[in-house]
Amino acid sequence: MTDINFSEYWFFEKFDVLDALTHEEKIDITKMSCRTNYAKKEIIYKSEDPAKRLHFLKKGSVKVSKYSDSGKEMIISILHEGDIFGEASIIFGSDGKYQEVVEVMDDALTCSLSIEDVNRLLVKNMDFSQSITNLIGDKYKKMQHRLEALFFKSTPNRIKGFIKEMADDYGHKLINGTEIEVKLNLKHDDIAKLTGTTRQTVTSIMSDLDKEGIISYDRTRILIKNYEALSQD
Amino acid sequence: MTDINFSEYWFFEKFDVLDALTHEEKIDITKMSCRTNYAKKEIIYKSEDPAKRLHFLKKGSVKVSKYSDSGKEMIISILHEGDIFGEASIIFGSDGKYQEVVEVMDDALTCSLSIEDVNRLLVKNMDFSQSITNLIGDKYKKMQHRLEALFFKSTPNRIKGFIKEMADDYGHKLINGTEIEVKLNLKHDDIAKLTGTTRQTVTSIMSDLDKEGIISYDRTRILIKNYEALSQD
DNA sequence: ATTGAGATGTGACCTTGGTTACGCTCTAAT
DNA sequence: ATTAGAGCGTAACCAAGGTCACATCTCAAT
Repeated sequence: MTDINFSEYWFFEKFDVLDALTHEEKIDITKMSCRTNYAKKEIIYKSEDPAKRLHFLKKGSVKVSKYSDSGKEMIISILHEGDIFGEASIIFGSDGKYQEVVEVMDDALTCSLSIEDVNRLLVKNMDFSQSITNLIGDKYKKMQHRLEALFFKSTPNRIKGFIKEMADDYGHKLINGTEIEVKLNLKHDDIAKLTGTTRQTVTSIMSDLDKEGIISYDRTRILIKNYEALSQD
Repeated sequence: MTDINFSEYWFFEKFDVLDALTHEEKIDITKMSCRTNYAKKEIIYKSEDPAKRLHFLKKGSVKVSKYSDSGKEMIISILHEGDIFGEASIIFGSDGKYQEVVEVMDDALTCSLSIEDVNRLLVKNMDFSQSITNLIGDKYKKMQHRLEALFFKSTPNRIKGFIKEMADDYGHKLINGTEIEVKLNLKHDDIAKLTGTTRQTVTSIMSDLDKEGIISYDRTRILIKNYEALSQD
C-alpha cells in the first residue's frame, strides 16, 4: 500500500492530464507505464517510427523537430518537466508514424504508455478523454500560432515575439521589479530553427535589441529590460 | 418512419464521421441539427465568436481564413461538400473562440450541432469519438504540412506543391491519359493567400510553368501536362 | 596553461521575392 | 453593344534577409 502510494506520487505529481484518473486507474497505469532514462543527444524517436506510445517527460528537456529532405531542421518545440509528447499516437491512429524527431537536450527521464493502454483509459474515463482532447487542442493552437507568425511577421518581429513568449512562459521578475530574466539553454542557432531564420540573423537582431536597451543577454540568459518594446508593431 | 429514413439519408450521406452513430443517435441528431442557407460572401462566423457549434457543409464551398492585425489574410483552407468545420468548438472547450473566419465562396447549405449535443454523443459513443479524433488529426496534419511548406520551401516550390496537391485532391485525368485537369474557382490572389506569397508572384510563376510546358491554364482550370515536374527539388 | 571545438559578433555581398505601376482581358450589368 | 470593374500579365525597382567569410570569445578537456 505504501508502495503503491509512493509510485502514485512519483508518476502523477507533474501531469495534470492524469488528475482525471480514478485511484484504480492510477495504480493500473503505474504498473503499465514504462520508465526510461536518456542521455543528452539521444534520440527518443524518429519521424518514421510507428507512433505506438505516449510519452511523459518527468525530468530533463527534449527538442521536438522536423527535418526537410535537404536536412534543414525546424524545431517544433522544446519540452520540459511535466510536458507530454508523442500525441501523434492518439491522433493518427494505430498505424501512424510520429512525424517528428525527439532529441534529448538535458538528460531526461520519461514514462510512457502504450497507445493501447491509453485507448483503454480513454474509453473508460470521459474526464481523462476530455483532458487529452484539451492537450491536443493546446498543441494545435501552438502550431497555428507558429504558422501565423511565419505567415504574417517579419523576421525581427518573429524573434521579438519569441523572446516575449519565453518571458511569459519561463521568465521571472528580478528584485528590481521591472526586469524579467529568462534562463534558456538555447543557442542562437536553436532560436533560428524555432523562428524560421538563420543563426546570424538571430545574433544580429539580438545585438540590435541590446543596443536599443530593450534586452541584454549572455550565453545563459536573456534579461528583458523593456517588455513593452517587444510587442511587434 | 419513411420520414425519418428520408431525413437520415439527407443528413448523413456525405459525412463519414457520422457513420459511427447508431440508428437512434442518427434520428436524434437529425432532430437536433440546425440547417442554414448562406449566400456567397456571407460570413458564417468570425474569429472572436464563441465556438458553440460544429458545422457540416452539405453544399457549396467556404473559405476558412485568419487575418493579421494589419488586415492581411491567410487562407487556412477551402472546404467543399462533405467537409466539417468549427472543430475549435470541440478542441478549445466550451469557452473558446473559433479563432478563424469562415466566408461562403459558393452559395452554401450547412447543418450544425451545438457543442453540448456533440459532447453528449462523444461520451455515449466511442466509435464516434474516435472518428472525431481522426477528424482533428487530419486538420492537425494539414496544418503541420502548411507550416513545413512555409518553413522549408521557396515561393515557387510552394506554388508548385500547391498545384500538385490540387491535382491529387480534385484533379481528374483527361481522355489522353497523361494530362490532369483541375477545375478550381480560385483567383491568383486566393492561391497567394494559401501559399504565403503575393498575387503577382503567383501569376508570374504560373506563367513560367506554362512557358516550361508543365501546365497550361485559364481562369477556370489548370491543366497539368507534366505532373512529375511539379515535384519540388 | 594550452588547445580546440563550439558558440557568438559583424560585415560585405547577392538573391529572392515583395512593391509599385500600368496595360490588357474577361465578364456581367446596363 | 458599351462600359465598369474585377482579375491577369509583365516589368522595373528595391529591401529584407539569407549566404559567405572570418574574427573573437568561452569553456571544457587535456
